[in-house]
Amino acid sequence: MTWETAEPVGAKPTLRDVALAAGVHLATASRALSDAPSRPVAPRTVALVRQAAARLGYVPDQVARSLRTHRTPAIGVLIPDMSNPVMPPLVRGAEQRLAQYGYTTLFADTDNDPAAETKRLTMLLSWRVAGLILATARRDQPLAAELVNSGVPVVLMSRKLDATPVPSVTVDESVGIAQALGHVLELGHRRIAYLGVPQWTSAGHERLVAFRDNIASRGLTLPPEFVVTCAGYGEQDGAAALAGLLDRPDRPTAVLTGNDMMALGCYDAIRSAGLRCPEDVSVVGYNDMPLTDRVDPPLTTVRVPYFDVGRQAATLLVEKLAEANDIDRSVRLTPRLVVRGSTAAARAS
Amino acid sequence: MTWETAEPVGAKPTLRDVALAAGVHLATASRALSDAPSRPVAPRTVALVRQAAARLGYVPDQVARSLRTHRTPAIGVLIPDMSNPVMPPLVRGAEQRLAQYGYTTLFADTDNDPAAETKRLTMLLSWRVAGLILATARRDQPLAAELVNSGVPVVLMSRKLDATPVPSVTVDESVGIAQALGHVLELGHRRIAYLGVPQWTSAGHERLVAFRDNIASRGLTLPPEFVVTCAGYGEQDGAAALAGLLDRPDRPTAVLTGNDMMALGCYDAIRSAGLRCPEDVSVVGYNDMPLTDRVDPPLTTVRVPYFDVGRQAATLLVEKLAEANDIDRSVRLTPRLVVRGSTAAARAS
DNA sequence: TTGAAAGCGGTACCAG
DNA sequence: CTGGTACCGCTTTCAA
Repeated sequence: MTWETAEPVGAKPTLRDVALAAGVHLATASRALSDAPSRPVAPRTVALVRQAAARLGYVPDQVARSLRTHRTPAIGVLIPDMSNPVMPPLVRGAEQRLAQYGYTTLFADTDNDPAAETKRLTMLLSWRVAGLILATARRDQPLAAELVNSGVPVVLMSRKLDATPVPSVTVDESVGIAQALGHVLELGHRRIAYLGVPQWTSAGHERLVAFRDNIASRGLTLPPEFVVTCAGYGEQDGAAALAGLLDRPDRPTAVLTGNDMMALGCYDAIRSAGLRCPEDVSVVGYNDMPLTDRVDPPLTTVRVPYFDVGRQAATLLVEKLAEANDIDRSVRLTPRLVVRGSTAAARAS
Repeated sequence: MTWETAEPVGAKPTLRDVALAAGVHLATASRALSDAPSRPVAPRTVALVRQAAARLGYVPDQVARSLRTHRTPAIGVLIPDMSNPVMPPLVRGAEQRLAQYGYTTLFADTDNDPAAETKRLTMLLSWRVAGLILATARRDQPLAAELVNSGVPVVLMSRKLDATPVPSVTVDESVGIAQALGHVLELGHRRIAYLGVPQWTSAGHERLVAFRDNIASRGLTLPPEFVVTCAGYGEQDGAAALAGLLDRPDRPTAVLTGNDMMALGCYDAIRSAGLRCPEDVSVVGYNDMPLTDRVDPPLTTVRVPYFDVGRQAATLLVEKLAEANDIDRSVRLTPRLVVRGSTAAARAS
């Protein structure tokens, strides 16, 4: 490929130029360049045109093509915040699969701001994207549902809605929680706390609910204060929440958290209380973000296959687009507990 | 905003619909909706049209608009690998600024594969993007230079070319290295090793060169083996490189690395050699990626303002686009050493 | 198998 | 200030 045309800067060769150079009609050139096998074009003509196109460095104008065909090979991807460590693999997985199918990814980071989200969405829609992948959906957000009603194919990535069934690729949080809980129970812990992330996302909510259900179904009981919903996603939120619990005489000997950052906050709270992890308090994180194996102590956590979630989300959308029918399938992947050094057997109490 | 039109799914209202609804001519509707202040339109007409547009949920078709105006408010952003921890802030910064100026970000992750890069690039070019931000440039890569010649405005993000001066936003690596080196020298270290990342990127290269220059300009000498270029960017690469050095009787007492992952690899090598960090060997990383403050020991490293680099890259490109002239300005930001626990005073030797 | 021509949804120029 | 109209680059139907 070469962009070193001798023509004036910015003057990209058009199909007309190619046709002229090949000595054929515009329409013929179009057909010759088309991949559709049903086009009746003489092989010699095809060769001629293709050659001319290559020589001129012709790149078809997707804008013109889209206008004419009403089909735009572009997918909008909405991300709440790229600095959240679970997002990069999600985006990477989605973009890779989309590109593989010839789609361009229109990327937008909403910075967790609903107003920004609306603006970005309008922008994407103005491009007449073929579909949308949303990693921004909140449980109660009507936005995604509205989009679906408007006819734009939408797939939710790593999130779901409470009320409306929108195709999604998520993770079976109950499996992750069951494994995490099973692990600390096996280690002999009985006073177990759960520090949930904020509950606007389905993932965070499902984790907390799964914890409650698991506790109940195993016939265990816990002080109600042991299940807490934090105000934010950060280390401080986890630290603050756990600090309140460590003061109690019946303090928890193990704590499960809704994400890894909060788990690291627990490390701080434990240290501040003059205790140690895992000797005094075991900690289990969630997500298995990078470097959790390097912190001190290495974090036991639930590994979530985010790259696959992204890839599957793209796959699902591409399928919907291709089959043109309303397959409202959803996909659910399975997380897996990774045991490291932040959990240990409960002391004889 | 609402997408709940009563019309058949997929039938987005067009400007003609708006004009009809407002009882004005198509061209008038266009003018009324235009932001250009020079348009002579009666205020009442504007109100009428805007109202009709809102009622119908009209979103202008960017594709049609672009075709007509030859101006596409879209910028392609090429990333080598989103799972590299320096990339998310870069992308986030760029996208935020671009959106602020009304540009849509066309995102592509090339997976560090030149073939994929070419394909993705063609895809972006077919969209007639107004400009390109490349975080993929290698020092010798003619690709970026070709692009510039072809007339597409290009800005390099966090990278530069050896031969061709392309506008870029980078970091003054010599400052980072000088600070890191100054720090360990002050701590009394004299046998200092440098483990460089692969040298295809300007950043990695400049760091290594800066180290050599700094050593020389301070009148120090080092065994030539103390400056090594690793084969990859990973922990293993750093570990392997340092392991070879720790065997020597004159083993280094401090090591600077080209990135944080390699620094963590050094931790492993030091441990394997039966030594300790920082007591026996001090380690300085580069980038200050997330959680480096949480590893054991907390990593002393050079903090690079990647979010700003991304934002400035977008700013630079937007300026080029607006001023329409060939400002070939480049921007250079300054990194800053963050001292943590992986460096300590050299022992009396 | 190829040429001719319509038209996608806007913008911008020109006339009124 | 508003209406009429050419046209951006390409695909596609219809004739030749």
